[in-house]
Amino acid sequence: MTEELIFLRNVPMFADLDDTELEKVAKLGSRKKYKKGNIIVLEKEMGAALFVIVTGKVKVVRTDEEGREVILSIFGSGEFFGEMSLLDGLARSATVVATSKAELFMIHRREFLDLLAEYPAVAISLLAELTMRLRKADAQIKSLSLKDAAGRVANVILLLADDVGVFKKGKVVVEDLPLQQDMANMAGTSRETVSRMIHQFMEKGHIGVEGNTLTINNYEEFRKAFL
Amino acid sequence: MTEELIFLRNVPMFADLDDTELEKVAKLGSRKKYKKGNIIVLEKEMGAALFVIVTGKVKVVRTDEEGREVILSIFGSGEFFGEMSLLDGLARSATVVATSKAELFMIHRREFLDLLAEYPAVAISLLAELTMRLRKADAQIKSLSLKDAAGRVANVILLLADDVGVFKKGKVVVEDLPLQQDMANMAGTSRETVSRMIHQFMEKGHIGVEGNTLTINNYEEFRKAFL
DNA sequence: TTAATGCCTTGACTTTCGTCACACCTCGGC
DNA sequence: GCCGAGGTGTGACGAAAGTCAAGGCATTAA
Repeated sequence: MTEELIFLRNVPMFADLDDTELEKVAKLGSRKKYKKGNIIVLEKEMGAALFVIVTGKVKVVRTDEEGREVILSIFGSGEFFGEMSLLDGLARSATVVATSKAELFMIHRREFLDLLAEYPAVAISLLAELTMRLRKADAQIKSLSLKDAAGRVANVILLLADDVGVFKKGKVVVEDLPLQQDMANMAGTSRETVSRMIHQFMEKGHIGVEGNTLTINNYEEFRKAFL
Repeated sequence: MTEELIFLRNVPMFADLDDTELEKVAKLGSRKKYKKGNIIVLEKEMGAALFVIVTGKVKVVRTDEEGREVILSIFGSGEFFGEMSLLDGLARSATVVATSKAELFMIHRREFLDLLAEYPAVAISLLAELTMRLRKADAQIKSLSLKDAAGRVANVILLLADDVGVFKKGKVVVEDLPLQQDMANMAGTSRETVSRMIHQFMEKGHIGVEGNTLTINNYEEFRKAFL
């Protein structure tokens, strides 16, 4: 149980709770493990739980009739998902898939809503997080509407940099680069175009790629060139 | 003051407050008038207020360096905007312009945050509203990523129908159709393409247009054909 | 009334990018 | 070590849609 406490303490959403309160939260939820590729949440189903990622990564996707998919977000440890259905009672609007082995902490609907009512600080964190997601979504809409393929791929690379990149005097190193197909689904373009754009960026000296590690040589310059 | 009460009572965000509480809210805010085309909020500025629309319409836009714009949302009476900057303290992420004469009720940052802390019901409404906006944004991202021009324009028409359309046995009438340029900025396409698509939909018998009133002949069929 | 402005329509041309096809490379399992 | 699967690189081609250009219609301004 003390292990759960340490985990919960580092989840931004619960940052304002003290240990006694966190103990209560720990008791409300339970853990579940998923293998790479497992579906955690299925679109159109009714939502019954909020998920907080303990370890691993997940992608949130929407799929059309022909099976093409868009990746709406990628979440890693400490982040949560599944709150929307709980908040408005509507069906899940997207599917969530584990992109690596993952362990999740889940809280059921009823308990989560009680939590919100009991601890306004949690509601406020939640508001802040939703706001941030909305900002990201708006930026994404802008990119998809106004940028060409190069700009959209650059945008994805910069998002990855902001999210998981290691900054080091102007350079940014992104390890564990997603598959090109996934980057394409984030950028709203095709796999081939992602490949071509990445090579184009390399030729121009903006980035370097070794294995699945990508380095942006000059973050500011790259950003300015494409955003 | 009683007039303000009647207005506030019909704002969904304050639906759970009783009259005494609404009186307090009324005292916290003030009204301001804007002419068509006036800028209400400017991107990059710091946000100092939340706006609730009393009468009129506004569009929320983001613009790129070359002056091309994306319309992120269109809001009408009873709806609010400007909350994001207040919640996370970051600069405004979009510009808001009056698309008609408009009167707004505004509450300053401090007062609004106090309101949230004092009335959790308001925070909950706000969570529900942000959730809905996030769902819409996700749907928009899906449409921009996966649909061709026809599908994206159809999507905009359906959004307008859901928003301001009058349903009548299968048909939906949308009056006060936005300019084609604005529809293009919502659909992430060009003005000319919007024109062409609308004519294409008319030829196929999906819709009819007279002046700036558009009629969808069979809502379900139209939706099925393009979404 | 005429001029001017703003919005929509339509055609022609051009560019971008998605699709298809296929080669190549790496890695894990047998 | 070999095979197969999954992932990536690259050329050729065509379709979709952006851009440019010109004209029309309607409302407002002079």
